[in-house]
Amino acid sequence: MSIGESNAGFLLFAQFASVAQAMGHAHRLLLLQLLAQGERPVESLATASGLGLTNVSQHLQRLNRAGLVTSRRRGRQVLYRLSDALVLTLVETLCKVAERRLGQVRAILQDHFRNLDDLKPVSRRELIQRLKRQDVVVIDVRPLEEFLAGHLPGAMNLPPGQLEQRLSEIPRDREIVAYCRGPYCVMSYEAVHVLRRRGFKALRLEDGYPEWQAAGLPVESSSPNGDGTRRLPVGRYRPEVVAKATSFTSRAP
Amino acid sequence: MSIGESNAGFLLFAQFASVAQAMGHAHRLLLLQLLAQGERPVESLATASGLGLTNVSQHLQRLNRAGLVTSRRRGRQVLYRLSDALVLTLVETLCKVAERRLGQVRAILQDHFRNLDDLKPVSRRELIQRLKRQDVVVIDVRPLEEFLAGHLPGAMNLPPGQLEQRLSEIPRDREIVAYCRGPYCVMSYEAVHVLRRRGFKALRLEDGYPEWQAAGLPVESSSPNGDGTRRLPVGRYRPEVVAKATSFTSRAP
DNA sequence: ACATTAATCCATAGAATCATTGATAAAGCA
DNA sequence: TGCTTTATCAATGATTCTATGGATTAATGT
Repeated sequence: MSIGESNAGFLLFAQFASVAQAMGHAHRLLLLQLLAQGERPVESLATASGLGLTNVSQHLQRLNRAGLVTSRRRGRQVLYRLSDALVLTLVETLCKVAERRLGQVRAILQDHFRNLDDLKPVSRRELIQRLKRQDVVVIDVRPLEEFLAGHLPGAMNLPPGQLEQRLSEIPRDREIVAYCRGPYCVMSYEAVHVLRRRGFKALRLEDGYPEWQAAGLPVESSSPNGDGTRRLPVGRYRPEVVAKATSFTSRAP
Repeated sequence: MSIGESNAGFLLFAQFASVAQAMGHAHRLLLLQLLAQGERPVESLATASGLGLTNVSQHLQRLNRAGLVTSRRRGRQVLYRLSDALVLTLVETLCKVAERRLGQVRAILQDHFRNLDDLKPVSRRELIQRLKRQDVVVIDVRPLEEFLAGHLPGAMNLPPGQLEQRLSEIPRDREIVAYCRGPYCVMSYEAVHVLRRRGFKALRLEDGYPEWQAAGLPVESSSPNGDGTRRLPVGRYRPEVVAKATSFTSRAP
């Protein structure tokens, strides 16, 4: 009732707003997307995003102040990562709202994504079934560094630049399932498009690695954890829980 | 693969960022909170928020461009409302992240909320059970206008300013459950605090009206829909679905 | 101690955002 | 047609945000 504390609400909202503001920049969303693939040092993020080192550092600090990421030192580099699995959910919801309500977004998705692959993607649940039957080959089309930080069990890494040269390594008698950074990443769309033209039976996985991991499904890490790489805290693997995440991602320049 | 379309991702992220930016201002979050209570004309929002009319109009248009709200004309006034139930989820998640990751937020909640009522709130599911047994009295402590736009079935409206004068209307032999705009709104905390000091058995409902409605639970509207008031599109009432929404809100100045 | 690498700090110019004021448009009423 | 109510449009300074380049700090190795 007292007037004196009636601005507590305003202070709260100002804090909430600061979190939203931190997400309110294309470059910072791009960084969040990259961090959703795994923990990374600043310079790596700079090259992957095509932005200047100083610039990236500033953006990361802004994300840090907003509580969206955390950092730790390893030797002389500083490793950043998402602070919480809920951050992924937040960005997913943001993208979903934009996709539902902004015609511009739907137009871009139509032009640059659907045209490359208008088939229904494979669900996580279905992929798990097929993996048990050894029915499919899973390819991870993200850059090597992200693959090493963590990937689907048994997946082979075929980054965009190498796909065309390494077609011979891909078996022709089995179906291919490709995945990348998430539903707003073009890399898996492009890979599927290329593979289909070459006569492969290729499909996309719904969403990407971050959503798979966030659903608590099993992942493999090439760096045998000697470097102490940290993952997001998520629940353990329960096959019946093919959670209902939806997330985001797009190709780095 | 082509370089030409590699900026599709940037365009997408720029769109996503514009939605986040729209949420990146305390006043706009306040407006979203007010709109979560129901459809309202601009001037009403201006007085309820304590902001200037022109200012509010500008903010609403920004929210509109970002796809978070929609507007329609009724006579000479323009009614705004949330564009989608998912917008509520988005803001809820935003607040949740802030609450988890920002110490400042936890401190404010501790100082201004928990101190007024440290008891566990009543869950929606439990309230439904008790309503069937006519076991409790539900009071809605929001301003009259918001109450009229929609409220819990059988709730009585007791806005903050009138609570102290109308204590005699409240039965002393039954437990009181108070609710307001949401989990970040102090009004129900304050009401419960006042009532307890007067010897009532009072409890808070978890969250507030928007979350109740978003969960698909039954609501009552005092304006018998003659004005064509529109609500968010939500599922129909299923008692077993006491959904897991979590939302936001705080007291207007 | 010195040099090297990795990241942050600092200063600055250019751009965007915010609140306010006054003017304009749209709908209803006399 | 005037007149009122309601909201948007347009223009203005004050503030904040963004990207860049140079200086500084921290950790490592010689």
